[in-house]
Amino acid sequence: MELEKLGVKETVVEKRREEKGLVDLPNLKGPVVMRFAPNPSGPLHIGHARAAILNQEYLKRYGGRLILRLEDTDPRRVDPEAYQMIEEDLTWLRVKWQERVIQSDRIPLYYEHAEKLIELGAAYMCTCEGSKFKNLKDESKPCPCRELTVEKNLDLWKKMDSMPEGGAVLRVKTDINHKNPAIRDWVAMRIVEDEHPRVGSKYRVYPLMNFAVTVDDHLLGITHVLRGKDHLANSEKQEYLYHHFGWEIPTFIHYGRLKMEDVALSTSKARKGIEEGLYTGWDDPRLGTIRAIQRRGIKPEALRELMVEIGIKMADTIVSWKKIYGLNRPLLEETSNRYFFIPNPVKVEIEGLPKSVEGLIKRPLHPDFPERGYRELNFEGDLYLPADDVGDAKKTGKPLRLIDAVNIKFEDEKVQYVSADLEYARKAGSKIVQWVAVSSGLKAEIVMPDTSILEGILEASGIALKVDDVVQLERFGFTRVDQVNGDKIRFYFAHK
RNA sequence: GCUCCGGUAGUGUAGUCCGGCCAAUCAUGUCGGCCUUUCGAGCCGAUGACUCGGGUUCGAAUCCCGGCCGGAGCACCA
Repeated sequence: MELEKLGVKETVVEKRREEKGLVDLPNLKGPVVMRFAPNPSGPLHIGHARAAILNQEYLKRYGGRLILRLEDTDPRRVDPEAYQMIEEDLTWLRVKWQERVIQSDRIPLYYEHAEKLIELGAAYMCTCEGSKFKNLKDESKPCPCRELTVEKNLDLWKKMDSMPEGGAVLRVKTDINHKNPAIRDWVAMRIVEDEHPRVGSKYRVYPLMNFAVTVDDHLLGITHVLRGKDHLANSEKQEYLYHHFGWEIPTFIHYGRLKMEDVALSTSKARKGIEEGLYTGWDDPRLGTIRAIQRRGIKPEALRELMVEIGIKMADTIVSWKKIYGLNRPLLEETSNRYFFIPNPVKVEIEGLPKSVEGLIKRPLHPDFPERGYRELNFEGDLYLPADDVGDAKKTGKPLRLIDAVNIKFEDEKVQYVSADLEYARKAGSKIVQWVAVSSGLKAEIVMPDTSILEGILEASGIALKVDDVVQLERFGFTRVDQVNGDKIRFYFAHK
């Protein structure tokens, strides 16, 4: 210790470079089979993206199959458009699945297993009122139906289809003394009279999530289940069913809740907001949907990196937009060509501008990749400049440097040409600002993340832009082209 | 209220299972400098954390107990 203080400096020990990324899955025995199982009640949001991406990342590592399973066993919570939207969102996320199953196609399968379960004496038809059962259950008391014979249960089961909604449910026997009341004798099947958007009124008896999920996970040979920790109790419920059937239990992995700063993630809240006109649609930039994020110019790779970094730990996570921007910026930086955009434009007329400096000025589409070519800007005495920069110049009295052009100054309500010399501007500590000629600018507007709209003028060469291009408006930020209407362009702001 | 889960810098993460190599990793953010005719990129630097209190131990981010804080579930939604 004393010797160390004498300054015997060790050469830097080479740090072990641990494999950065996801922790290994437990219980691996060869290839894995996983599933992504959303409820088709709307498009995917960032929370879904986590499950989808992590599943896919693990498959990439271990090999195996990903099954997309649409969980539409509640006719009341199905949006017929969601089936399509979910696939679109997954495709955008670059998540591929090898097989797709839709639970409403598999109802007879659930019936078969329900019947088998009754025969095993592991489930019973319960005709108690919900509130009555809850009271009994909360006191660890069985309801009378629990004692029914297999024959009687089978008989009621056969009749269930003709009973009124709420008339009976099929319950899975668990442990009536389980310390968590939620686990006690949960419901496997119920009656729903509503028409199902996909299968119509073909069925009146529908499985509940825990039952359908367990049957499917087994039948589909799922080895590892990734789910949020809000399903912790469900996993425990499902284990009873695995035991009843004598099935092997897949490995359940629960991850923590994911929240986005300033975003309400819930599909139902978003839907309500859309219906009330609060949001413009599923891709409203204030929402946490995949399509909203996409519209804001965020790349799927950024989300992928985010999800891999967050991983599968059980602690909750709050993701900030800055975090996403930080991951997205390097992705956009290389691919985004540069353009001049004047937010809140102020028209100025430069006096004393020599004819010799007017004309076309070439500026690279990307400063680091000159081979990509150049855009041409028409420079003249009548210009649009950003209001902020003009105001600043007037306040400080410092000259302004117009990028790749000239120096000007503001004096007594007039704008004077000073020089073309860059060194002059450097010495004067001038701001170096973008500009667009009055005679050639395009109208543009930028939709900000809070949906406010910023009007401005874009340089003429922006006419070549197409929807979905992401560009950097110099000194302003990265934006995605959302609409091109004639000579007016609408952008969505991504980030600085 | 009951049951369960979690708590490392502003944020996200590594380390926690098998205590010492952790005066704690990496990234991002923030701030400063250099560079650049973008406020982008790049380069350099700085800042900043083990929720608290006990206990076990020669030694605790790591094990045990309790508090505090946060989250989830709790009738036929997924």
